[in-house]
Amino acid sequence: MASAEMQSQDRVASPRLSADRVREILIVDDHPLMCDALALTLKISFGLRNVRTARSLAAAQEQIRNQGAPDAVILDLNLPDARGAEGLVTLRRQIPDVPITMISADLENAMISAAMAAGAQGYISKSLGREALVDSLRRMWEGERVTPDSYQPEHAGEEDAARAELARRFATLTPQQMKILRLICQGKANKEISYELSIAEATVKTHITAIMSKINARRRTQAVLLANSVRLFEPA
Amino acid sequence: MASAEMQSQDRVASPRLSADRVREILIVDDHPLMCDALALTLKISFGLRNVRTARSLAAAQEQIRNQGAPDAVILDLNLPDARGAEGLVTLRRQIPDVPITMISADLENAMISAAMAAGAQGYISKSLGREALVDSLRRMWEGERVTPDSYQPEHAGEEDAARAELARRFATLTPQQMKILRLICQGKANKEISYELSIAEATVKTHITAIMSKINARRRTQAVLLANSVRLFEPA
DNA sequence: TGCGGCTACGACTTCGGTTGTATTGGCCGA
DNA sequence: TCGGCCAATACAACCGAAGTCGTAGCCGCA
Repeated sequence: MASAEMQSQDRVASPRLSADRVREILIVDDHPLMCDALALTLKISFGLRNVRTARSLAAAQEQIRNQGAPDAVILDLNLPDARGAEGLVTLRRQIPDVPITMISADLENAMISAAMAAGAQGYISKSLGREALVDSLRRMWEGERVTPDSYQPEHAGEEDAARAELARRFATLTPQQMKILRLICQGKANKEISYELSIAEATVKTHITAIMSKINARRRTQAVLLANSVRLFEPA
Repeated sequence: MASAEMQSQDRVASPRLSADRVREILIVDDHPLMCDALALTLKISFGLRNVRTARSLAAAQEQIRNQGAPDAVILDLNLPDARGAEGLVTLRRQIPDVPITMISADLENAMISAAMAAGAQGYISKSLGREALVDSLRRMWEGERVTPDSYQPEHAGEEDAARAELARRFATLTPQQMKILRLICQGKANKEISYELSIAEATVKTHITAIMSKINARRRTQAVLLANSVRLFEPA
């Protein structure tokens, strides 16, 4: 676990933003414990007195209507009433000028780029330590767009693309090959498969070789894992 | 959001257990903020002085070796070095008589039943409020097995009994066997495994034979499927 | 008629799994 | 404290299963 787990993205000139001007913040998270922990950390580290919290997107919106806009928002990515980037988009419509930091346990590349594309000021992991967290927030409130170290913007969607490519490869399997793969994914041996399909074991092996070459696997266990990764055959 | 989100499962007679006897607990979670929040809550609500924390399964194990066993454990389901039920199984080997509470944001039915089958004292959601959390823990420490309201063990008929039995079998795996099984479930060949663990391929094979005899599998692909069926190792 | 994809088979090589055995370290009772 | 014992780990030799390669029949189509 590194101490400063954040990388600088780009330092935009944002005259309106400054960590000093952040006096009141709003935390939107449905985990009460996490809310408390965040609030406490912020109070101590930034000397903030006004830390507001909300348990849902709807509650946050109403609170902003009633009590006015905060100087910054920390928004959980997985709220009961707004999973994903939806909550971010909604909130930004209401308070376009307030920096919104996304927070989540999820470090998937696709998720981060979606959030950043939707206008988040930054994205921090729930597994960050106190110091790194505080540092990241400070930088965000000074106008920097901050993403986790692990985030590779250029590879965004790459794993998704790989998944799609994999699915395409599975689509090239012939009917017989598909039958055989299904049986493989049930843990059957070649001999059993040959019996069920009434063909020679040698033939089964040939098909398996073809299958594995198509989906780029070397061992049959890998074939099983790949098939499961695209949910080729759903549970028995 | 209900206030008391827990349901009673069954009140087992457990003379050794009593909430009063819980004086020292260990929290295993890789989210520092969550750790703090939990620790603080417990200190306040139970008047506990000794709340130990660990950031990973390995750290927890070492701490237990060095400082002895705590009276109770709260274990995150998604640790960097042990996703899924694996961590629970491993810890229970080390401290079989200490009640272990699983905690996770994930409320999937299958996940919960996997954890309970693997011998957890209870399962609580990270989105629980303080009161409900404290109440649930107290009941667990008195011997009750507590699961979230949303959990429906109903389709936990025979199929779940089989699952529980399976989980118990996985729990008998030795550390080395567990390592090897994890690598098998990543699609690795025996030779690769032997290299990674710096042992002879022959040894790997011996362990595999032992593993398969314990979980009642004949082929390694079946071992992978069985491990996945109890969510022993969660996806990377 | 010839070409390419699907299916089928056998011979050969490599890998996976079984069995038998040795070594170590912890635990328990004499 | 010392054997004795068991569990865990380690290795090699053997054999059956898995996977590779070369080949062939059978379509449908140009």
